[in-house]
Amino acid sequence: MRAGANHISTRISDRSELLDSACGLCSNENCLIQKNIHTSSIGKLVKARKEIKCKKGQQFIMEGASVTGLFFLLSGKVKVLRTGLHGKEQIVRFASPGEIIGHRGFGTEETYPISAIALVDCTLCYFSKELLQETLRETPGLTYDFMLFYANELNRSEIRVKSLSQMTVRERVIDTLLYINRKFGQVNGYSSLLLSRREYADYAGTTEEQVIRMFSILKKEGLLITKGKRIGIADIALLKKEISEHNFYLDS
Amino acid sequence: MRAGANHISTRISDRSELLDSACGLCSNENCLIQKNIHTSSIGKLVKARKEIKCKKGQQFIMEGASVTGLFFLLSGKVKVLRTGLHGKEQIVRFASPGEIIGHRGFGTEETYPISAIALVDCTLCYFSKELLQETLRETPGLTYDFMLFYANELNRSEIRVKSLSQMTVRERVIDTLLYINRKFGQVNGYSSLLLSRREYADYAGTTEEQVIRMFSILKKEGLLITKGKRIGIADIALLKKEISEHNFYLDS
DNA sequence: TGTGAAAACTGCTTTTTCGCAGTAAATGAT
DNA sequence: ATCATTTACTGCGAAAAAGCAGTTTTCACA
Repeated sequence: MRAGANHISTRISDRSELLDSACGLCSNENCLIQKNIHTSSIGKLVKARKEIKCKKGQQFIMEGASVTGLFFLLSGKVKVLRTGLHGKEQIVRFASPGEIIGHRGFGTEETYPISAIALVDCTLCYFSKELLQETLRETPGLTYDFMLFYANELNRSEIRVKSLSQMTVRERVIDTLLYINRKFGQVNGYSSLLLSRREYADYAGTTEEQVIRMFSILKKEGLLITKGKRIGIADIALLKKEISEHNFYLDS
Repeated sequence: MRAGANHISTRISDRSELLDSACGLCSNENCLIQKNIHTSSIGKLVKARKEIKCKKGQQFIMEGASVTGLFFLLSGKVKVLRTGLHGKEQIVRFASPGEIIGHRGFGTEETYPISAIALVDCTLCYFSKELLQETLRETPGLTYDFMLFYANELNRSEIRVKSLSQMTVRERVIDTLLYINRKFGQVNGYSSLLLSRREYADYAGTTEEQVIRMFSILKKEGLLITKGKRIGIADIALLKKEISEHNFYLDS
């Protein structure tokens, strides 16, 4: 009797501990871990969670390094990139708070196919690969959520295949501008994320000069505002219209 | 006693039935269903499996149609394509026996983002979406395998992003030739899969003329052999060498 | 607030890719 | 085997994209 009661109370206390833990209190609403926090098997994972601070410019995932774990971005902004052909750098995507980073390293691969660099000071949530895999095997709901997540990422990636292979430079640059805007928004009429023209090019799949030329054309057309490095979209609706026929926005 | 024995014998008979069923006897070694066939919760799914015959040229998945289920290709060859920009057709990939088709329709999407067309007479294995989802929720091992599958597909897709956005037309055409060769092989020195120049172009992300021009150049260089529609790679090693710096072949 | 390095910009040339138009060849059905 | 239709091929001009070189502007840091 005593032991039983004790046992039950321990479990209740465990659960409330979990809910009070960093993950339970976390404001990241998209977090797959938090979504499944009521599953008992997830406790070990949550307790082993590590929080990592990252300074602006710091690289926390290195392409080619062996996969150690998975990150969630709690605060800050991150660029995910890979070494392209002929040594060119390719920006795979940008990440804003709530997003998973490093999941490309899971699957069968043993090394990360990408690098991740903090664009501003960041806070990251880290889970080790071993523990996560162990938890996944014991937590079907979590695994299912991860499966859906990957399926969506796949669709996203294939939309990008289409964009990069069939859009003109003008369209790709506009697409990039809208993407950055969707993801990070504007403050006082300018993008809240300061990127170099080179970075725009590395995402759009073109050259720095081409981006500069296009910005300058869009400026003349009254669609864009520039002030030094700062970029502001003057007429979002009009920009969207130009490529709306192509894109059903799957990525936010 | 009697009931118990009966029960047990029924279960054993169920299991052996399963192993003797189409899935148990299936020669598709990569099949995620078969891999998990020893899990009891998978029986319902296996029993509801349907085999579908498809004539050459027949379309069995239509882009935009609501997702009804998942296919496995048992025999034959399939092209998976989507409507690209400006009405252009884009071939996402080709499928050979053993491969999953239609998985892009899972995830959050409710409609297939792609079409699938049989390039030769095909035999398909079909599982309904509802039943598969139900089974996934009850079968962690299967879900985990699907998750890994999606993760690998994601990596594959992103390698393609890189190829299409950074390779020259020549490189993309060579890449396509090698891809088709890896996937379908050659018979008597010619590719076992007969594709039009247009189809090569739709996969390589360029135009028909460009493909023709490139074939003609490669022919002059002694790398390729053509005889009407038929294409044969004369020197695989040399072709590979030209793009080996770029590609770690993730897709077979 | 000045200053040097980095980034942004522009005009020009070259290269690459595309698209059209017309011809030749191959394929499939009768 | 023949014919009609589709597909493959080629040359040429146009357009798009890239690369180069030199100038101006911006920004971070002293």
